[in-house]
Formats: sequence, C-alpha cells, structure tokens
Amino acid sequence: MVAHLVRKLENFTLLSDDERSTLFEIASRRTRLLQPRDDVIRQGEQPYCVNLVLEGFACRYKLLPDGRRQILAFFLPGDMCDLYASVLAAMDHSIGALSTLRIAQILPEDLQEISNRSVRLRQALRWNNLVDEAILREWTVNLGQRSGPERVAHLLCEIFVRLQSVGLANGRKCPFPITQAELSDALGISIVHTNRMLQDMRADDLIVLKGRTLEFLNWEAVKQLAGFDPSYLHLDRDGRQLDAVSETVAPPSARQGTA
Amino acid sequence: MVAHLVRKLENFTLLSDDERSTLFEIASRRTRLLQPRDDVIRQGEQPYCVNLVLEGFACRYKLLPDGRRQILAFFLPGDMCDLYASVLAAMDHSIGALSTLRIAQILPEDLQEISNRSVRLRQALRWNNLVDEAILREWTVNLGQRSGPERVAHLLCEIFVRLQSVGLANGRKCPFPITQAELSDALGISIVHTNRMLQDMRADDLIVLKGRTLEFLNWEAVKQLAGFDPSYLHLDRDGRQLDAVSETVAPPSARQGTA
DNA sequence: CGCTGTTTTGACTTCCCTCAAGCATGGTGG
DNA sequence: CCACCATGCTTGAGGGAAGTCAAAACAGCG
Repeated sequence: MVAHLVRKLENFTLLSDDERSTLFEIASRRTRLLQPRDDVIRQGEQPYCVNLVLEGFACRYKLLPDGRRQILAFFLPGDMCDLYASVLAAMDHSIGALSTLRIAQILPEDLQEISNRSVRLRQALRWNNLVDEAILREWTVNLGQRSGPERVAHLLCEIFVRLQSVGLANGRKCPFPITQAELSDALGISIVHTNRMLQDMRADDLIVLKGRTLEFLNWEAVKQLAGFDPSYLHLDRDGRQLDAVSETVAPPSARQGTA
Repeated sequence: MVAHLVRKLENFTLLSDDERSTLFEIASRRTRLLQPRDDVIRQGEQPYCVNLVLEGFACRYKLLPDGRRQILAFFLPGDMCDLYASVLAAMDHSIGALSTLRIAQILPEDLQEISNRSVRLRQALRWNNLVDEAILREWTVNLGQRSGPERVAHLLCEIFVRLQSVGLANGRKCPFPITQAELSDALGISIVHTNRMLQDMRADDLIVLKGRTLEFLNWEAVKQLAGFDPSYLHLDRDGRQLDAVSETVAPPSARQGTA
C-alpha cells in the first residue's frame, strides 16, 4: 500500500491531499508480484525504474564469487529501492524478495515530475534517501564494532521502530518474515551463532520470536543491550517547517493521536 | 585542488570548459584549513554546507558512547562529504581530518544553481553520490563477510584505485597518510591484528608501506587476496552519452593519454 | 504422510582480541 | 646537541568469542 510511503514521508513533513493522491496515482500505474527468493533486479542488470515496496519484505544483497552473501538492507513496506540508480549503467548489487512481495515500479521521469511540481515532495524524497544512507551507516557500525548479542539486538530494534514508523507495529509486536539464515547474512555472523544469540534473548525473557512475528517482552532491556539510539532514523520531523497546512477538519493534533 | 573533483567527475562524463570553470569558481569562494584530529563537523551539529576535499585525507566516523569508533568512509582529494545533508536537522556522524586538510565549503544554494544550469553536472553530481553509496555498501560487505587478510587487502586496493582515478597515484605508489589505528577502526579489527596482517603482506612481498606512502609490489596478488572487483566504483564512464563535445584542439583520444 | 526448508544442539577448532611491554621516529626545548 | 616526550609501530603470550561440521528435531505444505 502506498499509505505506508505517505506515512513514512510524513515523519519528515506533512503532505497535502494533492501530493498524497499524486503518490497514490503514480504508484498504482504498474505493480509486480513476487515470491520469496525471486529477484526484483539482479547484479549486472541495467536499472530502469525505482521499486517501491507495497507489501512484504525485500532485501538488498551482494554475492561474492565463492557464494558468501552480505545482506545490505531490509526493505519494508513504504521503502523505495535505489531512488536514483538509473544514472548508473549496471547494478552493483541485487534486490530480492524475502516474502511474498508486491512492489510498484515507478519510472524515473515520473519521479522527476513529482519533484519538479512540489518542493515539499522533492525534499521529502531526498530525506528518505538520506535516511536510507544513515541506516546503511548504522549497519556498518553494527558489523564493525558491535559483538554478537549487540548486533542481533540492534537489528531487531531497528526493524521494529521502522515498522512502527509506517504503522505496521501492533503494540509490542511486529511482523517478522525473516529467517535466521537471512539475519545471519545481514549481521555477518554464522547461522549457528545467530540462533544462539536469539536463544539467549529468549532465555532472558527479552523477546518472543516465532511464527513470523516478533514480540518485545522488555523493550528497554533490548534497547540497552543493543546500545540502540534511534536518532539516525531521523523520525523527528526534521522538515516540519515545510508542513502542508491542513485544509480539512482534522487539525495537527489529530495526527498525534494516530502516530 | 578542484582539479581532482573535475578529474573524478570525468570518470562519468566529460565536462565542458564552462562547467569546469563554474566548479573552480564556486569551490574557491570559501576554503578552510584543518590539522589532523580536527573535526570538520561533529555529530549533533546542524549541517549547513557541503565540504569538498581539496588537499589531504579526511574520514567520516561515528562514536559509540563507550568510546568505540567506526570509520565509515575515507575522503580523498576530490571527494564531497554529504552532498544533501542540509535537509537533515542534525548530523548523525562526524567528519574529521586525518592529515593536514584543505577543504572548500560550498553552499547548498550554489550547488542547486549548478544543477539547474547544467543537466550534465546535475547527473555527474548524482553519479558521484551514487558511487559514494556503492563504496559504503562494499565496506559493509568487507566487514560482514571478509576475513582479516581479505579486509586489509581490499581496503588498500580501493584506496589505490580511487587515488588513481583522481590522478594522485604515481605508478604503483600512492600517498597513504592513514595510521594503523585508523585502518583498524575502518576495518573493524584490532590494531594488533591490523599490524599482523600488514606484516604478513610485507613478508609475502605484496606491499611496501612506510613514510606515508603505499607501494604495491604485486598488484595482481593483492587483488586476488582481497577478491577486489573495482566495478562498484563505476569508473567506466557510465554517462558517456552526455559527454560535452570538445571544442578545443585536443580530441577525446588526448584524454586517454593522460588517464 | 513424506517432502523441503528452517531451527536447534553438541563437540571441536580457530581466528581474532586483550593485555602488556618494547621499539622506533620525530619534534621540542633546555 | 642531546634528553625528553608523544605518537605510532611491533612482538609475545594466553583467553574467549565466534566459526565449522554434523546431525537431530521441528515446522509447514501439497
């Protein structure tokens, strides 16, 4: 659903009804449905459009010649993959589906047109891009500096907060269709070790993870274990000076209630 | 020198004399000189301009509360730090000088103006940005998947090729004002271990590293050890269809000679 | 009910970290 | 001119976190 994208962008600045419907319109022109393990686009191919995740989880990954795989990003509903990649002649990585996945394919021209028409949307899309970069930086910190337990905990925290920010968390629970093998390839640790870290967290009554659902039993403890500081996600409405003035009945306070 | 930036952008598309001089002009409006360990900008501060490295090396890094440091990027002459960061309210990382450092401070408005005036420059700057992202992705792969020896070798290869691409490599030698402690923080391994990996490479007659200079004695062997594939640097002129037609005497072939 | 993919456990190995000390180098000032 | 100090590099020894191998238990699903 495009609603997730709107929801996400409004963590930066409030959009006008007009801008919202523009997004809805161009994101429904062309959609694709994929199954787990399908690739959205593969390393070496020429990128020609931007992919917006509507439903399901995807990931960016890179394969080494000997088969090792590093997952570089998880894409959740509302995330856009490779906003400007079409400048490059060939993808240097792949995008794959982790679950059943519905995506919208948006042409660069359409995106360009949106940006030209609305300063607010241009800035919001740029913000979105910057946040994606910030997330990758945090992942790099995770891999370079944090121990096994810290890494696992940090990733769980991040995914939860991001899902929350697009309205997909339910209290202390969120959908989690990621296998331990995939977690391992994202965290740079072995499957066996990932499993043991998760066992430890369960034993300490920190989380429940089963049936493609993650629940936090003790958010504060996990946060502390991870050293998780969500400021890199820039969810505190940095662009509020650009906010569209709401012409409808609901004043800004209504938004607080649903956030 | 701005020449390094021009040189770099021309790995994407050839610029016109006019575009070159525009870059020279706006990059000389305001410059700053820093000493090693000085910070260009610090975590938490509000970014207000783009920093272009003219001379010397810098790095992007993030500190954890307990003092651990992850270096997220090395900035070489011609590199721009945080092209669009001014959209965000606060920096989520710092930029520091590794050597004596001369940088140009470019206002976002000026950059915007350049982009508006020249499609070619807009695309070139975007390409530059995409390459920076690609480099960070490769670092993440490095940290997540590669062993100690591979990591060290890979980083050395990358820095050499990047310096080469801006004209700062001299045969098999290049400047290397990075300490082993800094290398370690970039590679996510301890200083002691970094030192041992370098010793091993010296013992195998792969490199000479002393006096702030790096020399490759056996490029192919290092490349193979690292599993280094430079395609992520996108140095193969992806934007050649945008090339400015040269009005001067020297035809494109002259460029080959200097490359 | 049997298949495939995922999670879990145990035993053993190794890579890398930590601690700790000893060198080199180069700049400063007495 | 040489003693001094700071910073960076090098080496040794021992411990621990995480990897590998291998097999069993446990889903889902047609």
